Amino acid sequence: MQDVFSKLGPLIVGSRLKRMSDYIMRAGAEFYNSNGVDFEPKWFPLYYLLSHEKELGIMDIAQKLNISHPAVIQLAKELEKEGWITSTKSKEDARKRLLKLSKKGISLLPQLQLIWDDIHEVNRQVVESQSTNVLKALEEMEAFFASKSYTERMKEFQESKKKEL
Amino acid sequence: MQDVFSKLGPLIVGSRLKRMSDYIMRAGAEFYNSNGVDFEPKWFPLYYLLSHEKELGIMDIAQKLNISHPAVIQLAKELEKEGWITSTKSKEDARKRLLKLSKKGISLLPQLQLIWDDIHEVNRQVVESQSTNVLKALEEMEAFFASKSYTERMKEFQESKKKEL
DNA sequence: TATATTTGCGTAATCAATTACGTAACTAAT
DNA sequence: ATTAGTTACGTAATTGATTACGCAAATATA
Repeated sequence: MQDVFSKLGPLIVGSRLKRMSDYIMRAGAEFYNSNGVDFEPKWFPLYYLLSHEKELGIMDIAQKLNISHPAVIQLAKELEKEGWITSTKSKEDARKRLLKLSKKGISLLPQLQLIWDDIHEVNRQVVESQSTNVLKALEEMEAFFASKSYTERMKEFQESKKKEL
Repeated sequence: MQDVFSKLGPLIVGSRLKRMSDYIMRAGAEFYNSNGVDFEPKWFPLYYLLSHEKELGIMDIAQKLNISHPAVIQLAKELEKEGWITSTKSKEDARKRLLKLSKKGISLLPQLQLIWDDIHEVNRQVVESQSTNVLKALEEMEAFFASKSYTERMKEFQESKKKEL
């Protein structure tokens, strides 16, 4: 079964991880809800970041979370609509729009903290139960292709086959 | 860093794996192309399956590939448009539409085989270089939540905290 | 100082997959 | 033989992310 990836390619991996991610998101949403909090799991990374960093521009956030800047804009739009964050134009740099938690957003923190503890515990259980860790695998893959691209590696292998003839 | 998953949640993992998957897809597309073959990486699982199984219904395929049936329909539409597969109504069951490789599709096989060898080799290199394997990690996670759901685990932890008071 | 380049942001279009829903055909039960 | 339930498929809408593009502001260069 080790071979499934190399046989079936990344399509399967991609769609399966998406489903796993959706599953956890749904469960998370349900959990926030049953605890009476209006919060969505996908908001967590941005919210959590802002709870630590007072205020940040869109691009800074995108970089820190390693997602595209339109993704940040989208999440910010939702969080702002719910009133958890606010945005202000930067005084130093008129191009920048700074995001930070609103008062309402800050007042939510303690409740979220309790919920995060539970989520964190379950996530800890997963990681502990795993002999392999998804994120570590990903990081290794990224490093692997950073050092030499997929395309290069394929070409090299093709060349080496030609030489053997 | 082991903690990134449990801290940041699956959002990050999901989007990063998607990007990795996209990266490999793009490289694959390029490679098919530079070898003069009109074939897309995302077609591989369906095409490969059909190359082994003569003919299959939509739902059978969805199940075997572990993707949704609309996804199969979409891929089939594309492959049919390119002429690599054909579809026929089943005689035994009028609800079923059976997919199979066309003659043109079969004649493509040898060329693809060569390309797959190269791709396979690079994939093998990745897997070998990894101390952890993405797919294995995924399978473990699926098993973990199959035995007891995320929601259940969270509730249990909550309960156990209450008792401690 | 004027011009060229880079940076930050926003919108639009696209992508690959999903869920939801409807219809037709088959199967089982009375 | 009807009726109820299930299965197979197709279409539409949604999701969550991306890339592409354009504008405005800041920075660097001549």
